[in-house]
This record gives sequence, C-alpha cells and structure tokens, in this order.
Amino acid sequence: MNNRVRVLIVDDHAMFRSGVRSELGTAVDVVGEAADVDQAVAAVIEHRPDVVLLDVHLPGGGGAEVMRRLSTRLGSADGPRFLALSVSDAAEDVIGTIRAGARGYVTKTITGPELVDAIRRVSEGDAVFSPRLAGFVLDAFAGSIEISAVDEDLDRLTEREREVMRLIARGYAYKEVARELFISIKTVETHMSSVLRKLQLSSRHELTRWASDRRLL
Amino acid sequence: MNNRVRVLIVDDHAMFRSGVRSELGTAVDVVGEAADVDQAVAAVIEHRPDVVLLDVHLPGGGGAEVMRRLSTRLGSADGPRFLALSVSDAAEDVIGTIRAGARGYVTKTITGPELVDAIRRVSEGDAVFSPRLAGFVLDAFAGSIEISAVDEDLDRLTEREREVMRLIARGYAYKEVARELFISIKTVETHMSSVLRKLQLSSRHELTRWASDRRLL
DNA sequence: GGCCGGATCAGGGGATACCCCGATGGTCCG
DNA sequence: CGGACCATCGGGGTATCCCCTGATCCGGCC
Repeated sequence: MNNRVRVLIVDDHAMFRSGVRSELGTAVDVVGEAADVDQAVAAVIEHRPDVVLLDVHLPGGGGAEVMRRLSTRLGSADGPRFLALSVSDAAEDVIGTIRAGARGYVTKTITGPELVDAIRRVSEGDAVFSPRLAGFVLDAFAGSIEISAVDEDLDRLTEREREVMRLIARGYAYKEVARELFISIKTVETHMSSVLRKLQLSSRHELTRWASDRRLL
Repeated sequence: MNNRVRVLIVDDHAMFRSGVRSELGTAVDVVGEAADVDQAVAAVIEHRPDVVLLDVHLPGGGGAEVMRRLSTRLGSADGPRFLALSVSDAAEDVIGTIRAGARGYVTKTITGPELVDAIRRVSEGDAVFSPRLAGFVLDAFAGSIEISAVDEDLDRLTEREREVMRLIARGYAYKEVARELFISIKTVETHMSSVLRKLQLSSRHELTRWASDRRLL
C-alpha cells in the first residue's frame, strides 16, 4: 500500500512540534498540529488522522484527557490510534497513559527513523514501547495477581481453614458455611478465629478485602 | 555484547521443537527442550535460560502453569523472560498468558528471523506481540476500569450515600463511619438501608464484593 | 402553600459476628 | 505413651448488623 500514515502532532512546545515534523520528513503525512487539549480534540475531529502523537504532559489535563474526551465523542472503532511521546519514563505516567487508551509510549529520546517505524506499527494496531517501559506495563498488568507475599500467610492455614476462609470471604454467613461443609456453626467459628489470628486480621470485612486484593475469590 | 541469548524451547510436539531449533539456527543458544510442565520447570531450574519459548497449550496445565510454579520457586529478579508461542490468537489465551507473567506472545505463523528478533527483544526486557494481538492486551488493561455499567446503579446513590457506601465497603463499622462523617450511627444505618436497597444487595458483605469488583475502594 | 426527596436522628428487636472458656476424638511422631 | 496439631463441638456473652416505624428540617418544584 502506498498510502502514507496520516499523523497529528500534539505538543505544547512549537519548537518540538517542528522538530518532530522535520524528523518525520515525507515518510508520513503530517495533517496537523495542536498545542493543548482543546486544539487536539478539535484537530482530531477535523483531520481524522490515523495516528496521534500525543505529549503526556499537556496543558489542560494531559494527553490522557485528550483520549478520554475523544473516546466519548468517537466510536472506538473509527478513532485514531494514540502514540504517547513523553520526556517522562515514570511508571505512573506510562500506566496512566495506557489505561487511558494509548497504543504505545515512547520517550523523546527516540530517533527519527525509530519514530517513523513506531508510528507505522501503531497505525497497524501493534503496541510500541521503549524497551525499558514495556516492563512497567506488563508488571502492572500481571502484578495485579500478587501471589508472592500471600503464600507466607496463606500457607499457615490448614486445609479446612482455607475452605472456611474462602466461603466467609465470599460473603457466606457462618450458618451457610456450616451447611455447605456439613459442620456445626461452632466449628466454623473456631476455624474463623484461627484464620483471623493467623492472618492478623480482626474481622470478616478485613478478610473479604484481604482475599479480594489477592483474587482468592 | 557477543553473548548469545540462552533459550529453552517448551512444546509438546517434538516435530515443532526441532523446527523451531533449526529456524533459530546459531542466532541464539538453545540450551534445552521440554515437552510438558514438569519438564519445563525442571529444565529452567537446571539450565537457567534467558528466554523460555513457551507453548500456551501445554499438557499439565498450560504454559501459564509453568510460569506460576517458577514464580514461587525463583525470585522474579533472576527468573527467565517468557515468550509465549501459540497457534491460538484467542483473546482469553493472550490475556491469561500475560497475566501469568509472559513478556510477549507471538503466533506460530511467525517466521524464523522474526522469532529471533522477538527473542532478542524479550531478553532485553521489551514486550513483543504479534500486531493483531497487542490490541487485546491493551484493551483488557484499559478496560479493567469498567465504568459503563456501574453508573446506572451508582448514579442512583446520593452524595452522602456514596460516602457511607465507600467506608462500609472498606470494612468500617457503622460506629466508625459515624465518627468519620460526624453523624449519628442511626443516620449511617438509614443511609446503608438506602444503599443496599438501591444496589439490590442484602448485606455489607455483598457490598464489599460489589465495590471491590468495580474498583471503588 | 403543598408535595417530594434528601439528610438527619431515635427506639426497639431479631439475627449475626466475634470472643471467651472448655471438651472430645483423631493422627502423627519421638 | 505423652505431646503436638487438627477438626469437631458446646455455653455464654457483648458488640454489631440490619430492619422496622416514625420523626424533624431543609430545599426545590408545580
């Protein structure tokens, strides 16, 4: 295909925009520029670019705000792809930007040819990250499981205590747990005492949160 | 650096393993092979590869099981990077594999040179995805916010009810909520009745799970 | 003004939750 | 065999949860 990728450059520094524009040269089709959130939203709607090069620290709410506004105005199908371009390599910036809908995140230390390649790949639906940043995203994504610290505590529970714990954490009343496990309510209470003591919790509410945080439900 | 990347190939089909091995040629250092979960875990501990090429549909629990077992035996620091290699491009396979800790996911339609490049990039900490699959991961990540269906229920709560709800869901006792908001326990009870009625829940335990599922904590 | 919804409070009561004490069996182990 | 750990129960108590009815005050709306 000979169609060049249509790109919109969003950054609050005019100097940087012209730098990017000259680096990109004729490899892509720069259809416009924007310097803040409002301009960016308007420019996307007007020019319908394939890829938006989006500065993360943008006046008026940051690049994430641009994506949020556009996601409500445009269907996710026909909207542009967003490639975040930032001086920051802080994890919270990267994660926040991805959560907001960006398909890639590269730092401004990138070279011109690399940026052209990144734009191409994003326009095709691929995800592009500066090598060091990819770890942040996947760690944050996989990290929501968090098994490591759990086992130390969880392993101290006996098999029966774990069964009771699981049901209690799901919101079962003692009476219901008793019926479910064919034991007396008093036995359930005994197990629960052990569970709370071993996990250093003080109520079933804390237990529910504890289990919920660790996705044991 | 001249050090070749040390690679372990995990797949239950011997034919496929030898195919991969010949495709990789001398570009990387294949230190071993494994055909199921147990062999894979043992081989990683024995050979300490830099990158594990991991089949997703593996007898004995799948590739995810390999990563789970190793994550408990090895510190996350010195463990290998995992690159999932699968015939499946189903979203649930991709998401599940990434959640389990893989740093990349490519389909078996990949060419030899592309695979070598993918292995190199994963070994350097980059994330590698077949273009079409990257969207799954990022959509799932960004989509974990899920505001859409919540507002219908959540919007029916008044401001005060939301405050009470948030504290209750966090495990606060009525008494503690009352102190926190400078109101009477009886008022807290009234608000809670409204909250439970409007959300069609019947106890604070269900509320905790409800809020937890929606990340309102 | 009358109506309605929200926020505030009260009394009372049945059901739970959590804790204290103690007790009985069973297994496993030195 | 005695000690440990576990699973199983009980009595009794206090605090908490959840619901019921009923009340006052305020602000918006027709």
